[in-house]
Amino acid sequence: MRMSDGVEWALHVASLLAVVPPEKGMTAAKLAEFHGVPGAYLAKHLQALTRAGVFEAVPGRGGGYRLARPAADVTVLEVVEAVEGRTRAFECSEIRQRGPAGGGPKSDYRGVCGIARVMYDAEAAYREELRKVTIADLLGSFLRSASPGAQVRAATWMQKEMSS
Amino acid sequence: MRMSDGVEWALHVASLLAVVPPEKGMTAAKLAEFHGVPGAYLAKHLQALTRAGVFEAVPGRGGGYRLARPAADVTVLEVVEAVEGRTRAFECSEIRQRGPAGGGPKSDYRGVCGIARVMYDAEAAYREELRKVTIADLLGSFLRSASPGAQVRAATWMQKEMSS
DNA sequence: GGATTGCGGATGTTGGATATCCGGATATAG
DNA sequence: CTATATCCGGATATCCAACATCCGCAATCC
Repeated sequence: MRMSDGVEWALHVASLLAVVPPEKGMTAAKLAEFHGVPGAYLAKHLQALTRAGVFEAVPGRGGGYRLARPAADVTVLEVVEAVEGRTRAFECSEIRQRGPAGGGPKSDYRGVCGIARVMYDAEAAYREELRKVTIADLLGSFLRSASPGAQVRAATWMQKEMSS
Repeated sequence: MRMSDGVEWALHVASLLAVVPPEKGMTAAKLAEFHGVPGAYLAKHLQALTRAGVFEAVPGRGGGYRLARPAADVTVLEVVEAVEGRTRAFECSEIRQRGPAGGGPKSDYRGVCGIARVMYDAEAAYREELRKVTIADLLGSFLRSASPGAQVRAATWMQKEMSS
């Protein structure tokens, strides 16, 4: 069970956009360059995040991407679901209806299978954890824990690349 | 992010083994037939569960699989991890060290990335939920919620197939 | 010794994730 | 109005892990 790399990219991008002046935004190419990831593929995820209402895209010259809402109002869960989709990791295939002991009338299997119930509950707990954290929290964590050197390098790059 | 079907199979198998007399066990072929799943592939998962100490395998004529411990002492988490492995769904690729703002001295990136921290915590919550539930609980859930018809069909099949 | 069963390696198959490209639409600058 | 920069979405190619099967070997019981 492996999560798409796009989730990691998207969370880093969202954290970065939280410190970009909203009226300027940042192009997909710049975002990819800053994080050292393939631009063409990152663009796909950015489009998905835009469709999900997490980012806003500004077309045309001088355009780019920006957060659709204040960073404190965007949860990590939203970003994860926008990239990964909202399908469940565990999918019940109704094994209980198969085999020699299955095959009874449909009414025999009305409620959710007990095994599926447990797995669904665990996934709900997972999502609940991600719902508690916002992009603003991620940014705060970075500002608190990142070394001064790294913060200066990031600020310098943005100064230089976003002057126009 | 999709979980292997083997997890669902394994949980159903474990629940079934919880009601099989331990001194008899059940062969891989019978377990596959009962659940209507491909036998050769189920066998692979059974072997993994045996290596993980969840099941016990009895070779030779009259052999088969049985629970290695009482059903109340086996957690759902153990079964899931035996089949899925213990790798994390989210793997941090240290994006923060890439790109123009990365590349500083290694000491700049000592602690865990804040984004990875959040994802790891969510996975911990997920596993914690699965650790709370035992195979005995799954069996209890089945006995409480399954229709009488389905329970009779299962008992009848086992009576017939395990007479030897 | 023969039959049954689990064990594990080798192998083939398939589906999804990864990655790229290109034509079209849109908005801004001059 | 034209040129440029940018996002959008479909089509495509590639790659890898999950899925699935098979076969020879080892262990056990009758």
